[in-house]
Amino acid sequence: MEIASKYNPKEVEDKWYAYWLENNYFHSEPDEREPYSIVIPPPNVTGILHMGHMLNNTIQDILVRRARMQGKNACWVPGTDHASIATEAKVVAKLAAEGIKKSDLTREEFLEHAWEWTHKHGGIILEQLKKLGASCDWERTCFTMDEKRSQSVLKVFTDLHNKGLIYRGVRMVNWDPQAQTALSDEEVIHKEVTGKLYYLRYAIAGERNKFAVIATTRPETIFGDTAVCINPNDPKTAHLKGKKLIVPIANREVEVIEDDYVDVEFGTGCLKVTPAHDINDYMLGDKYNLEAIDIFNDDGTLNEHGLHYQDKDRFEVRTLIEKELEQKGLIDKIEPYTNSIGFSERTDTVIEPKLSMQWFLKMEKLAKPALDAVMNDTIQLYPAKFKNTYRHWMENVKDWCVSRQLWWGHRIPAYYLPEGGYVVAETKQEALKLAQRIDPKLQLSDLKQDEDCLDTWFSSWLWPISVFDGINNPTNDDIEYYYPTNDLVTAPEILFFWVARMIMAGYEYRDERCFKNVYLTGIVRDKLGRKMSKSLGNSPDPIELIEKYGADGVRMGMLLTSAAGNDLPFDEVLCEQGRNFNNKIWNAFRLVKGWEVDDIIEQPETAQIAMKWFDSIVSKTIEEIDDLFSKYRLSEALMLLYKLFWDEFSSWYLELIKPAYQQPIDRATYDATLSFFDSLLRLLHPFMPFITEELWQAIVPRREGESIMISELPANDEYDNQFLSDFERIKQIIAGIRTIRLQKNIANKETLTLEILGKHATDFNSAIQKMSNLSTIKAVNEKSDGAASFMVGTTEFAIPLAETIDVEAELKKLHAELTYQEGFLKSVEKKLNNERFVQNAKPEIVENERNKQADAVSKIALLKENIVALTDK
RNA sequence: GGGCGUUUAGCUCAGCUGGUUCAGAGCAUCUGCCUUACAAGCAGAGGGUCGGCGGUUCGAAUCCGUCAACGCCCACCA
Repeated sequence: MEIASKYNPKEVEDKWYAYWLENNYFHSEPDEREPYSIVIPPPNVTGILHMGHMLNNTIQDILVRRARMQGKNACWVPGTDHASIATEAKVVAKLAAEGIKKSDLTREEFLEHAWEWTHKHGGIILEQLKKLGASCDWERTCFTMDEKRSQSVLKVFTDLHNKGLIYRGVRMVNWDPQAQTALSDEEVIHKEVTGKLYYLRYAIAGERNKFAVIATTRPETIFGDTAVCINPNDPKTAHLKGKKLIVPIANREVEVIEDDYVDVEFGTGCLKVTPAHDINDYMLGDKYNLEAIDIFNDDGTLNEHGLHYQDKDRFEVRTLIEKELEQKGLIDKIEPYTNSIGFSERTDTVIEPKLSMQWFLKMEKLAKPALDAVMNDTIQLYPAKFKNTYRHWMENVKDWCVSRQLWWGHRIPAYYLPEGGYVVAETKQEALKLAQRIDPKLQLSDLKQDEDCLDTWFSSWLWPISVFDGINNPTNDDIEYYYPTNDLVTAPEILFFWVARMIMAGYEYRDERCFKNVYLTGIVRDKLGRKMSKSLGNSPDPIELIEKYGADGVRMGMLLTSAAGNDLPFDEVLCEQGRNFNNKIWNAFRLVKGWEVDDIIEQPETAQIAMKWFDSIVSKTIEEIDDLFSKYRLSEALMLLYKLFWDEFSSWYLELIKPAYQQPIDRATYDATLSFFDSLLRLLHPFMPFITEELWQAIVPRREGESIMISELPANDEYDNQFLSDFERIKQIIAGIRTIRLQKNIANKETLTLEILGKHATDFNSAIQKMSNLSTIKAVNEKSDGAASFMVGTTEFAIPLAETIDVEAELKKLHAELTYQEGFLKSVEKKLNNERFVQNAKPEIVENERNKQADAVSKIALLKENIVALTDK
């Protein structure tokens, strides 16, 4: 049968994925085997696959497939995240396009639209993961807003509340006056804006025509001033201590307070304090118990505190008030000033800091065990450099604001009572019971549930537990078996948002780490080093790449340059390299399958050597790969396999055993080769699942239901290191002969003679002979006239040539080599003549220098002989 | 501004506690090959004063100091 000379991934990938699914190989149930579990970092339910996912999930799949082949009971739990902010924004935008305003809908109506959207766009990403070969246990697919996960969230919120860790508090939020919603810090874009710095005159109470000058960029906020702050150590403003100032226009008296927060160098050293409209001022207000006067309506116009500016927009007021102040002589000066201002990502309007009541989770107690676990390596981060960042964050952890002013998400299970106060419970019925303890007359209809939702991370921080239903049902078989999970693969950007909080939840709810190892991937960047993003349009579509290069090719491309924690400068060339490797494997298969086997013929010596050598090098490589995996250096492990297959197997082993054209191969060699091929495919399978399955199925007949993905990963064996290094010498000899062929323009078909000078004959003559097409190899005392020579170690090899050699060129070469060796010897001797070196260095190092010296001396002698011999001609 | 990290071949990166194999790998480049597995290939070759300066040491890519460039996270001065 004719096999195509190029591997065609399209023909095989869907077939094998379906086969794996049919045989239920991805599914895991607890049993007596050692468990190995990974929970997927849940992608946004309505998202589509991007390069970051591609990288992240490829790594997870490699780890899972490898664990499975090591005989562990591997379980990779997939799922999606409701991503409240992003999804709600998309739904709002979609409705807006249809002319529907969110504010015109009831909560229930809006949620209907949101669910509709979720069902329509949801789960696409999971289908895409299948294209890349992800061996997830699809029967276990979870969603952060499905019933069990939602219940877990409410249960945990209630529990934390009962433990006294949840509280309500005022916080400054980013208010978007156009969208009339609060935004997360991530949705605020800071831009440098050139504005004005106004120096305003505040009259000193009780003192005629005396003013304190205060610099501000926002004169319209003076209506919210409730104090003026100076630095207690500033002589410039010392005269204001204990005084009262009069806010211009508003004509209110405010106190002068003292705090070293004020920068003496900036402006005049006087700071107007507007607790309701500036985050720093808010903190001052908090510290000194100042009143917070909110002067804005939700749409950014001034309210009644703005006096005659009521109902005018904040920017309009800024212009108007400048004029009024000017007229009243209350402006000292105005300077141009550039500062950073937050804009809404969605509406591009200037963010207004706004005070609002939010829910908080106390972090101090939760953070403690989570910090310790990482610092003492109970949980290991790869690369470890993130430990520092982690510690820094955890030691300065702030309480977590868990509420969001959104509808799409888990609604906060807090119920307000008519007479004030609230109760927290998992259900409204439970809440009523609690409420009735306060007031027995209360009815269900008296309870008003909080309008806000919980932060998305408040559900994902439970993920490693909740996917096994360990919150609702803490002693079920799944959670007991799969928890703690083994590895977590995610991006460093969410180390705090997600990873740290999962660790906290793990200790709080299981009293145990939630995973053992955290592999932090890099950010996928384009060739110019820019982060790949939709807005830049510089991100290739992973699915298109898979179409072009095959899933295995793209997986390999992703992995080739992705050391843990390092950014990944992505280039399609890498996928090409991956595809080429697939093709190489494919063609090696074609070669082997094309051989005819003869049971009678004996195994040639070359093949015996090749087998022994390859067996050793496979074992050695496996040992190295195991070590690399233990350090999560996956890309290096893949590179090792790449070289093992391409260089060692294809270029050396197969060439060594390859029978002459149209000649059969002996049984022993053939069987050994198939067995090697089988091992190589299994070693490669975690990295490139499809092609390895395709070839593994074809290399020998398989029974129905067999699969490489559940076969055993080859383990390392004893190997003969001496044999390996001897063989490396042989490779050098062969390379030496090949170089001479190239330099002297001798065709490969022309047979040559090899002369070995001195007694150093080799046990591998047959291999050398075959690989470099020699007729004879002989040990000689003196090489033939006009032979081209080369050295391997301290042995000289020569190839007698028919034509006369270029004496001059040869001499030049020898002299160059001599110069190098003499220089080398000199540097070695310099060390050896240094008494302090001989005294201080470790004995084996000194010994080694002596060996180098001896080697160099003998090489120099040989080179000189050769030079003399040539010169005589 | 605070913290962390990076700088080794044209590109992307390895080089663990200083000393064999220390200057490496893959890709790219160059040269010669359409040699019946593979031109998405084969064989060979070239290429770096390890960011700069200073120090410790018998010895530094490796340890220390300093400067420079770049990157990330956090806080972002009215």
